[in-house]
Amino acid sequence: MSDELVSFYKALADPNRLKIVGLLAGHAYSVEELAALLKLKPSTISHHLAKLTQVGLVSAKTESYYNVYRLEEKALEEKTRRLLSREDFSTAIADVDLDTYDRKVITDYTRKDGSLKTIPAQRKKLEAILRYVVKAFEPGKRYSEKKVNEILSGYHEDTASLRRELVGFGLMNREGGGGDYWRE
Amino acid sequence: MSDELVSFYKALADPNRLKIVGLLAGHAYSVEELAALLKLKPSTISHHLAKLTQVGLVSAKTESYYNVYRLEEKALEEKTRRLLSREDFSTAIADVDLDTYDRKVITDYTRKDGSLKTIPAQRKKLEAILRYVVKAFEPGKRYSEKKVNEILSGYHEDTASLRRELVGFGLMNREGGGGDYWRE
DNA sequence: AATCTAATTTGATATATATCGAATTAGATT
DNA sequence: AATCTAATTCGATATATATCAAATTAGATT
Repeated sequence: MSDELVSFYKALADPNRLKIVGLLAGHAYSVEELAALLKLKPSTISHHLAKLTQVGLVSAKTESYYNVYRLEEKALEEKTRRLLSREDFSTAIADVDLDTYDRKVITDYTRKDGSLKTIPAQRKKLEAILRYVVKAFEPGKRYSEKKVNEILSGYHEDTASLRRELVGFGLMNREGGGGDYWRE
Repeated sequence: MSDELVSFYKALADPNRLKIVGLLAGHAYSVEELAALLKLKPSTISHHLAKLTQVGLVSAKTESYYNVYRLEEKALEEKTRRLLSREDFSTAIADVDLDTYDRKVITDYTRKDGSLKTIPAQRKKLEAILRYVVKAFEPGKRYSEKKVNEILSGYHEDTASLRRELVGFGLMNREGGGGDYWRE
């Protein structure tokens, strides 16, 4: 859930809430005092304090008539420390499918039978297509050039280009002159 | 200006922008790739990248057809470090007038001539009024009880209460039994 | 020069939210 | 118990902004 992380930043993404945090860093204040200091209505201050409370940045203590809020120093420190270590950003991409780009390119360039409509001219797209084509070869196994061409012909008639690019991008290897090909 | 600080948090206060930062922490991506990964339109990605660029979190480099964005590691680190040290929060309250609360209470409780309509019953308000009244005394100078009453009578007829509260809150001092009063 | 392609900008729209005033609630004081 | 006070909640409104589609721009390739 990166929701928690987003909420944390949202809580601080408002000038008046930043001022509240800054004031509470000095000492505790009641809602009424904060309202006077920031020239806002108590209901608005309540709204802001609710958001800050939600992410654990402040907490309230009832004191006679007043609700006195104070800064949760340790929570603030722990959050900023995690920010610094950057571990939070990795959790943010937990649900991102990293193969989406390749898949989109493959959809654009292949027919229902899996063969290529054309060979992409652009580097990034060509790379995505080659990563797709190379899966037809078994890792570690050695193939003769003739066998390579036979397999590639299932994708596109220009087998020479495909073969050359596969080697050029390091997806396939070739031994010496005229030797076998293999995928690592 | 806390505007810069607010912008920084706003830049991170969106789930998709957090994902972009997380992805760029891995390696650089083009707008098109990010659009495919996050399943958003390129124009939306541009919008987000503009915000991130504005606060210096990412930067772009044109590469053939593509605009490749990368994370500005040092900027991120410097910002989070300042955040941790908390110096930014003090700057956020630079333009907050810390006496606003007292002034509000004073306006509510005084007449045009500066005298008190009533003596506040609530602690916080009483304190604000006493801070106001005590200014009538010169710091360091010693006053007899009679002189103190004379000065306080300009504020309220119940000079005994005012005198007692001033001492109670530590705003005035009294020496021994029946001695002089002074403000530090 | 002419043409492509990705990126950006612009305009429109829908959602989120900061603010206030009014009504309500929770607690304390009398 | 009755009353008072600060805080919160609710309803309404105005502003901000995330998103997309369409138009434009900037660069590279031919």
